[in-house]
Amino acid sequence: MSQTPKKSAEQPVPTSTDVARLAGVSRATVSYVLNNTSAVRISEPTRRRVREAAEELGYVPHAAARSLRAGHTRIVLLPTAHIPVGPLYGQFFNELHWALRNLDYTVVQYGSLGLSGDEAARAWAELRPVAVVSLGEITLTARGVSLLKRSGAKAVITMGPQRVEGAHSLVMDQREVGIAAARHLMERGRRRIGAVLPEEPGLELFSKPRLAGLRKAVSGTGARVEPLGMRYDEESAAALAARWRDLDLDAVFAYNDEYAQLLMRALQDAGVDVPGETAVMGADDLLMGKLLRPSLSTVHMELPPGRFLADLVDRLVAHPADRAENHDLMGAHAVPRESS
Amino acid sequence: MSQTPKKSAEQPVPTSTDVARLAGVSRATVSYVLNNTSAVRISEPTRRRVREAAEELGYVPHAAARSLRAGHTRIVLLPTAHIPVGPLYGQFFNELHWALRNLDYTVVQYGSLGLSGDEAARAWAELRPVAVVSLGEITLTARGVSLLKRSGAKAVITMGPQRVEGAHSLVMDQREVGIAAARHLMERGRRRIGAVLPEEPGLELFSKPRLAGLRKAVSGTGARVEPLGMRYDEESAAALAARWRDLDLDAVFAYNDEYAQLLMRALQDAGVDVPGETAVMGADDLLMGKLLRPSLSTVHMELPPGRFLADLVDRLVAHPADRAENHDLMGAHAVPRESS
DNA sequence: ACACTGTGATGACACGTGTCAGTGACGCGT
DNA sequence: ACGCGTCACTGACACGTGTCATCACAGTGT
Repeated sequence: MSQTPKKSAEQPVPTSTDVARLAGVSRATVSYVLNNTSAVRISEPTRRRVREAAEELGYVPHAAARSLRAGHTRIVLLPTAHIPVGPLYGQFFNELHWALRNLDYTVVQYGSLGLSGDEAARAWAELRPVAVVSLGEITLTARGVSLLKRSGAKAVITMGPQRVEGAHSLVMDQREVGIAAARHLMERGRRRIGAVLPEEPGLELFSKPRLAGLRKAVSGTGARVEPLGMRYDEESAAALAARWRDLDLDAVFAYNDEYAQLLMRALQDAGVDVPGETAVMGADDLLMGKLLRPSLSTVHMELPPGRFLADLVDRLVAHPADRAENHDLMGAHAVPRESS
Repeated sequence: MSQTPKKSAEQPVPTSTDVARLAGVSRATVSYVLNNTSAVRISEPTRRRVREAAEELGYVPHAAARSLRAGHTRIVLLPTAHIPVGPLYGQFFNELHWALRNLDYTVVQYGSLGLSGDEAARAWAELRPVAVVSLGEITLTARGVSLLKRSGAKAVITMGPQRVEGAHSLVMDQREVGIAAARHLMERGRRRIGAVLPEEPGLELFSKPRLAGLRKAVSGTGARVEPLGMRYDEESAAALAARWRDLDLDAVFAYNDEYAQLLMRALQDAGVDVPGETAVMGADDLLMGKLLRPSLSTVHMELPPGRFLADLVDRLVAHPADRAENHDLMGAHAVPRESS
């Protein structure tokens, strides 16, 4: 049995040494040619020979070896929410990914498996990312930020309810959503406000501060807030609607537009008039809300465009001298429609 | 000015050499202790000293160096769709991430920036991922798969319209969606079927095969299919609805549930009776569809649970001997509701 | 006194790359 | 013939880790 001539059968990918041997030059030359190093001058014929050899062998550089030698990476670490995040954040995430890739970063999703704070930071630091963009799922401490920076991170950005010492924090207080909702409902004369809390695990991160915002806005006004558990399925919504009249409420803030749609349908099916008997309010300002009848009042959040955040990363990587400036970006305002 | 005693001020993170020096042992011992290598026996006091030294210095291993030495990684590469993928796939993606992280893989999102086929494969191979799960955005060739495998990938999985030589392919033919929709509409007696094609860039990957499915199903039956461009915003939907009667259609397959909702609302606002005058059909079987009035007929796709796919990856990584078996998983069937 | 055994730890190499200092060849002016 | 500068290229080191073969040493049996 003769070996098949297919050279690419089972062999591992070649290294730059193999390329050098085939081209009849040194490995250093290969490196210079393939990286277009401008400080060293290589003759055109040699360049061609190297390129052809690399092509023929199917050479692929080894990213780990490269960044080990270089001492830094182009990795941006993006802790993955292990929560059923809504469409608004989903889109934001996608946009951020795409923008970072356009800037030639490698995006790594790294869920923190129940680790907390400093443990997570240590796990993240193993990859020596050049930047970390944390979305508040994990509350980084100043020590965690310091560790990441010492491990080579030029930019540590957090988006969350409070700012983090040493990091560039985009403060995005979900309580503002609740506050905007409550204020709007009270302006419309509602005083007995239900607050839907999703029973799906993981969403407390958003739902609890939103509830707190409601409470804060009504405190001292005589209005009251009533927490209501609900899952994102029809049965749960129907069950809640069935006991609606007993609850004696004239408004409900339904966590987000999706829960609002679900609950509003259940209420209508149960004969509860919206908005006559009960006002319904969502959050996230999805297009969908405009299509419902009645159209859905909601709270719009000022999320920065993913491109903006990607540019921020890029700027911080280029000029890490910048002292951690903190932007309080995330405003929230009510968008009144027919359902309230 | 004396230096601050805060040792963690500006210093880079220590290496295992530093830990060894502080603990008064060799670097080899440090490696053995911190990796719990069972083949070598280290006394308990030494173990403690090493662990304490590592803790005190805040030692963090260098992932790149580690995997360079080890010759393999735990990276699963997941090419990012740079397209506004619908909520169904979004959820699937999240689930897959989470499941892979639970199996201790590092998930890397790597958008292919307009690269095609083999170019993308080469870019991916630089990371030496242990597995690649491609969702059909890029059509891998047999050569690309071979390159990835030679670079150390134990598992290459594709989800797409056709199977890929050498890869473990989950065939998911979007045409089936169109076929199921058309059959259902024809059963209900509709013969003049509109087909909404999103004008957003990138969605052709899904919309074109779905259209092809429609055409295939109606061919020879005397029914006809009419492509209709539309964007995902109210103006575009209203414009389409305004000229609806001129189109002389008695049914429309609206690409997916979201476009269907948008179009159905526009049709109703324009005075077109649904389903009396025109049947409307979506796809993806979102919960939302049940909540509309009339409730939305749709096409349900049998996506495998993310956990299933993660387990498949894990199995292939453990036993790469398995010959690439190809599953044709993705069935599609109509879910009749009131709108058709 | 000597061989043997098991324990606990170590020196040295390899992984694949980027880059600095250095080297030989060659042309040119004196 | 000699010095000098430029060009094109190379040898060797470093990055941080895992692991194999080896070694010092104490304990034990003859």
